[in-house]
Amino acid sequence: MGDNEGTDARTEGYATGRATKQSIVERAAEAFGERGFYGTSLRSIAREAGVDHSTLLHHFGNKTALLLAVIEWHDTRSLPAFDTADITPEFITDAIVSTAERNRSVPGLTQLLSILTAEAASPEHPAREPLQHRHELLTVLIAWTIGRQRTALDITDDLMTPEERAAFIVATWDGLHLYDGLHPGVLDVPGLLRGMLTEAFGLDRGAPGGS
Amino acid sequence: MGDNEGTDARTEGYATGRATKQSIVERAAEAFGERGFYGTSLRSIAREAGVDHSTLLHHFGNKTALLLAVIEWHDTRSLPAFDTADITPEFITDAIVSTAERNRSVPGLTQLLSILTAEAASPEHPAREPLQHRHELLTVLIAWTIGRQRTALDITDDLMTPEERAAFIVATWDGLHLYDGLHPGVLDVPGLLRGMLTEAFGLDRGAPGGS
DNA sequence: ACCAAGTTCCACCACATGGTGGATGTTTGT
DNA sequence: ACAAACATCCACCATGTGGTGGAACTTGGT
Repeated sequence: MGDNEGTDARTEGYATGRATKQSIVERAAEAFGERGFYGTSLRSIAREAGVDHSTLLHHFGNKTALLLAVIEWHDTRSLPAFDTADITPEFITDAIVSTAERNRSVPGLTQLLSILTAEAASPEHPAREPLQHRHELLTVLIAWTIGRQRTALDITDDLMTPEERAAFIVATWDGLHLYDGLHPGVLDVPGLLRGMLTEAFGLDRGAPGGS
Repeated sequence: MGDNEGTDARTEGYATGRATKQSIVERAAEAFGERGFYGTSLRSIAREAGVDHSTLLHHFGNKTALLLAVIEWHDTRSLPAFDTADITPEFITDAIVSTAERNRSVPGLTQLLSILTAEAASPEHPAREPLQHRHELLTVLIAWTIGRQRTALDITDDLMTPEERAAFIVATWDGLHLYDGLHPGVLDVPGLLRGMLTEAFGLDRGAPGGS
């Protein structure tokens, strides 16, 4: 069974191996999301994935590599590839809001980033650099859009530069997720995000969106 | 040496014991703040406090009790006792801002709450209830103040009720701390907090403060 | 000086941890 | 059918874990 599996993608290993590898990543995301990186054991992840913990190590080498694989997987699925031409304020807003909406059905994954972000304040944390990078990417993207909208719509903001405002938005974004973990459903996270971005982008001013 | 130690406070145990107990709490706060509750071992805390780990257990009984002691200690030092009559918008603003300022010199402690808050999204986390309580206390306090200011200054806000706005502020507060851990010094956390509270309380409208 | 209360450390326990090495079975192209 | 690449598990290791029990020492009041 299965006669076209070896050629439909540039692959590594066999199909069975890739499947368990994927399964491990998903269970690891849940587990890290519940008890953090340090608090999660490889054995517990392996158990939930239905394999021996040495099988897990066979695929990922060590615990840190597994963490990095989880983060990468999370990002590729929550921040789909985009063209630089696509970057309109509406696009970014929708992307962030719909991510937040989808996250409601997979709380563990969201929590993963919260815990990791908090843990990664320690300089030695293996995920520190990737997470900083992730934040910077988002910040630059948002800041650039804010700057463009400000010149296009003649918006002035004496309090914060676009970069500061973008960083503030990212911080608030994480804060909302954090809060939602402790008090599920109290805040309308997607709605608040939309409101904040709409205001920052000046989208409530009868504005042009794209070029 | 030391002849008036037994009577200056309602005490438990001897002075030496209380001293080491205090030392343990402080080291534990740092350690939990760096690697979370699950990621920190009692032995590592004890080592940093210069005692055997069984001494630590003698004082606190178990790991969870130590965590709770740390949180309690943190709160009593960051939220000093206040009289309900003291609750003016300016007082709350100053209290929060000065806490944020002081936190800059003790990053580990701030990080402690970030990690714990993130970890406590899991229902079984021992610190979940205390942290929820902590949040609720702050939210109620802020919401009540917002509500009072709204009626006093005739402020209208169709987007959020005082409770929602207060929750949003608390979430942002935590988010700023989280962000500051990953990107130290990028954001002016105390300044942003002051700005946010000033706006929420309508303090920039030439307003009355107390009664 | 006395002694109960309290403090501290040492030795130990059962168990979990991340990681290694090798043996056995499975996939895959040929 | 075959063999190389791969996948999986089992047994094992050194080390770390939270927690217990008890012996030796301090402290503080009388």
